[in-house]
Amino acid sequence: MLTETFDKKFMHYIDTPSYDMELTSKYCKTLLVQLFDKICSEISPEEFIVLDTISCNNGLCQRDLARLILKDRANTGRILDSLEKKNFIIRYNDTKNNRLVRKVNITKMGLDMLEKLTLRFQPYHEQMCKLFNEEDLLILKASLKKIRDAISKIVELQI
Amino acid sequence: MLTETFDKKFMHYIDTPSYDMELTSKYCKTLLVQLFDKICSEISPEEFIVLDTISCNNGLCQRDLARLILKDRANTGRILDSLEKKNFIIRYNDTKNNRLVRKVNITKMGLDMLEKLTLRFQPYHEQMCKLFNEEDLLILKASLKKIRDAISKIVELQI
DNA sequence: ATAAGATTGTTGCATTTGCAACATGTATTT
DNA sequence: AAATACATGTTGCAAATGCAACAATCTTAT
Repeated sequence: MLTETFDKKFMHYIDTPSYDMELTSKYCKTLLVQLFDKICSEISPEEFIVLDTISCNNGLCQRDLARLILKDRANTGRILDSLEKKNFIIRYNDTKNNRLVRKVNITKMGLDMLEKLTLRFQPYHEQMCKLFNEEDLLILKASLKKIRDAISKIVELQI
Repeated sequence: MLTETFDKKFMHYIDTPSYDMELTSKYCKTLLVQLFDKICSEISPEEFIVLDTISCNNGLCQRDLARLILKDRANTGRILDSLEKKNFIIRYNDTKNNRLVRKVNITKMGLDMLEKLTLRFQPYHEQMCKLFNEEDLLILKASLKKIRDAISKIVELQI
């Protein structure tokens, strides 16, 4: 048999936690997208996530926001264009370290939309959390953070 | 202060394990891409992952492969086109359930390339594993699987 | 003081990706 | 037996994404 000749003593990338996470993350993304199709026609899942991030970090400049959502400045700007056009956020000029920047705030309309959407996700969120006991959830969260911290030291995230 | 008027009693998507994983997964992907830039010019990170998947699952048809890597049939076919052109895989016609399918095998050249690349990743992989004790690693793996299984029941992955 | 460098945001372009439509061949239904 | 539905793979197209180049503005160096 052909597979008999294969030397499988080396490890496989697809068995690593990194790739395991990539696949799992795709599942989560697919779920989010499909839920959004049913629930919401006003904004995209990406815009929802950015809106949620802004609501927790009012007054960020665009680049700092880009660093949080791990997208480049170009795409961050484009998403903000869309959210601003729909009056879910407002942008205003300000300074940071004596530099002219465009800062972002969420509007009342944005907050209302965010709250509406979040309430609809609540059941799915609770269902997901019910999968774990408190301790495993903490370990999962801590493990993810460990990975991010370790990679931060090796890789330069050019944003 | 403006933030005082915000009602933060609802949960945030960005605090969920799903999003936590999405961000962490992006870190991992960035690391992989940057390593590949230095290490390898022959194939892309995506092609590497597909090659690794094929090496562990010889003789799959394209759709079954697509289901493993969570990409649609179109992109799976395109990646295979590229890998075949470089002689890292071979495709051949066969039948599955009385249906004509194109199955995929890895070649000797493909295996050699895979082994070469895997050896170069070994140090990074070990460094990553050293972050965890055995138990946390198992919990992480189990948690990811739990999430995927739960989502599988809700979402139809149209591949 | 002038030039070089750095930071922020925008625009253009090429790549990746997913979705829908299509062609081909098989299974099922009527 | 004919028609409908299903499975597989390919092609075309549109949206998302990242990268490089650019403009504007500020800092640092010579």
